[in-house]
Parts: sequence; structure tokens; C-alpha cells
Amino acid sequence: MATEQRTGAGERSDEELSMLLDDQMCFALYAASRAVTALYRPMLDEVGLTYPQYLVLLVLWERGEDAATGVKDIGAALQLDYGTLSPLLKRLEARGLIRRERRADDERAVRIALTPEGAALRERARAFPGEIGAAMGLDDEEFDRTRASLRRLVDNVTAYTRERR
Amino acid sequence: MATEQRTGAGERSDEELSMLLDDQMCFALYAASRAVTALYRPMLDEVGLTYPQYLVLLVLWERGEDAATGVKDIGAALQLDYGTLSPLLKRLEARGLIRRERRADDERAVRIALTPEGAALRERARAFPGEIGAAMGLDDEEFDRTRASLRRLVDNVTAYTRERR
DNA sequence: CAAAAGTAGATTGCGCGCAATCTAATTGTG
DNA sequence: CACAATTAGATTGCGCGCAATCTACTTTTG
Repeated sequence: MATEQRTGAGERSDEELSMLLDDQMCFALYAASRAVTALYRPMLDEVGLTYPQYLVLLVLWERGEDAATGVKDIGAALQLDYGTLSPLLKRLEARGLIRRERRADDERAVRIALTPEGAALRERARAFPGEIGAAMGLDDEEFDRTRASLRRLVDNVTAYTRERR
Repeated sequence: MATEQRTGAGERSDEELSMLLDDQMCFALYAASRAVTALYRPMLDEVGLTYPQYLVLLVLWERGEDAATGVKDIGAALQLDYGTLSPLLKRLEARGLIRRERRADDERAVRIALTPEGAALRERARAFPGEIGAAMGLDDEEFDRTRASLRRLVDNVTAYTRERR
């Protein structure tokens, strides 16, 4: 266990953090995110989904059939833009899991709705979070605290990014 | 702040975790990883690197000029395969930051070595971790604890994945 | 030493992410 | 009402990630 040196002894305290790969939070996040995605892969393969497609379905399952969910709403929930979502949603439509239809009252907007097949898939996915959580192997307290810290981190980073834009 | 319900009231305690997007660690990780990458982007743009390219250089800077680092070594450090690394390393070579040369004693292996330009880039990158860390806005204790939990999570998940392979 | 097994790396194909650009519909304003 | 600004979404292009397949070396083994 290498000891850290986040805030140095004196001068240049915030510009001289370690450049070591394993000291960096950014790499820990990058590695953890990919490891968890890889953990999902065999489960998602069984239902023929990719991980981002699964996230989109999580949003739709949560909103319900009659929520008038637009592409923009999904993008806001997942922080994904049209460049990612447009082709992804077309693939979900091609698989028969969702329908995409222009709204009559606003021809710009596309309403994304679950098909019965898409809604039914929820039951097959219900066991996923439990399996994933178990494989992570953190106890409830560490799990909750880590998730809370990640949320705080995302909020801070998002605010920071928005400021300097 | 929604309160959680990780382990339900009684039956099916580990198969009935919340399906809500915001309750899921996997989404917290996915969102945090992308938010941090986005935070790096303007900095990395200034030196003409992508985030994964930056990670590769972190490895090379850490190993030093004469470490005989192979593509496999970089892959082991970053958990990336040849399909990702081969074209990425060619791009770094095209930018003049690294050299790729077959080793004389083992014609299968490719030695990746920093050029003077690649080595010099380290100085321009030295300030990055500090800026990123500041934008994350976690105090030292929360930062260290979260990073430690992420490492533990990656270790557990990796072991789990390896078991069922 | 020859055939088999193993290893280092490259290539192909597909699905994200994301910037940049485009279209078409709606809203706002003089 | 005309015309500018805004908005929802699609498209293009590029660089990952990763599975699958391929090549070309090395090492093992009969």
C-alpha cells in the first residue's frame, strides 16, 4: 500500500500531485467503470443488450408506458447526446423493444415508448443489480458511502465544467 | 436526497435491489468516469492527446526510458487489449511521441519507447492531476477512501469475472 | 529436430461517446 | 405577418473498447 502525498509539504501544493497511475482517482474510476461493464456483459448478452442500451431501458422502465419520454429526456437522465442516442434507439427499435414516433403536437419531438417485449424484458433484468452488487463485494456501508461520494464528485465536476464553458 | 432500500424488507433480499437508475452503483461509476474524462478534455486538447493516450503516456513516464516496455505491459497496466492499443500506439508514433521497434532478441515483441518529445510532454502534464483533483471537490479523507473502495471493487469484480470464465 | 502448443501483436467489425454540422419545426420579436 | 432565434433530433467522422480471427515468431515436447 503506497502512502499518498496529495497535498505536498509546502509550495506548489495543488499542482504537484502524484503522476503515478495507481495514485490517480481518474484511473480508478476508468478501471472500475470498465470492470463493472465487463461484469454485466455475460448477463446482458443473454437478453441481447449492450450496457448503454440497458441504461436506456432502465430509464424507460422507470418512467412507465405513458410518460411521453423524448430522446432529450433520456439524454438528460444518462448525460448522453443525440449522436449516441439516435443510432442506439434505432437499434432498440430494430430489436422490437421500443417504438419511435413523432409527436403530433410537436413534430420535432420523437416519443420513445416501450413495446410489450421491451416492457417484459424488465422481469428478466430484475436479478441483474443484485448479482452485480454481490460481485462488487462491498458491504452496505461502504457501498452506500462510495456511491454517495461518486455522486458528489459528479456534481462538483459537472458544476466546474459548466463554469468554465 | 432519496433514501435507499438496498436490502429490502425481507424475502428475495439479494435479487430485488432497486432498478432505479440513480440507485445503481454501476451508473454512478459510468457517470463519474465520463464526467472526469470530460473534465480532462480541454487540458488534453492543449497537448493534443486523448484520455486513453494520456494514460499510456502515464505508464511510459512511470517506467522510464530504458524499461523495455512492451505493448503487453501497457495492456496489463491499463487493462486494455491489443485491439485498443495497437492503433492507439500508432497514432502516438505518428505524433512523434513514441517509437515502436521490434525487439532483436524476440521478434514477436514490440518495444515502446518515449521520444524526447514524448518525455518532455510530462512537464506540461504535471499540473493536470492537481487541477482535476481540485475540481472533484472531495476532501483528502473522502478522496482517499473513495479511491480505496474503487480499488477494492475492481479487485473483487476482476476476481469474480475470472472465476466464471 | 519436427510437429504442436504457446505467445506478442495486428486486423476487422461493431457499438458506443462526443464534437461538429445539418434539417426541420417551433417560438419569439419587430 | 415576416423573419430571426431557439429547439429536437439526425448525421458524419474519429477514437476508443472489445470480441474474434489472423500472422508470425518462440518454446515445448515427442
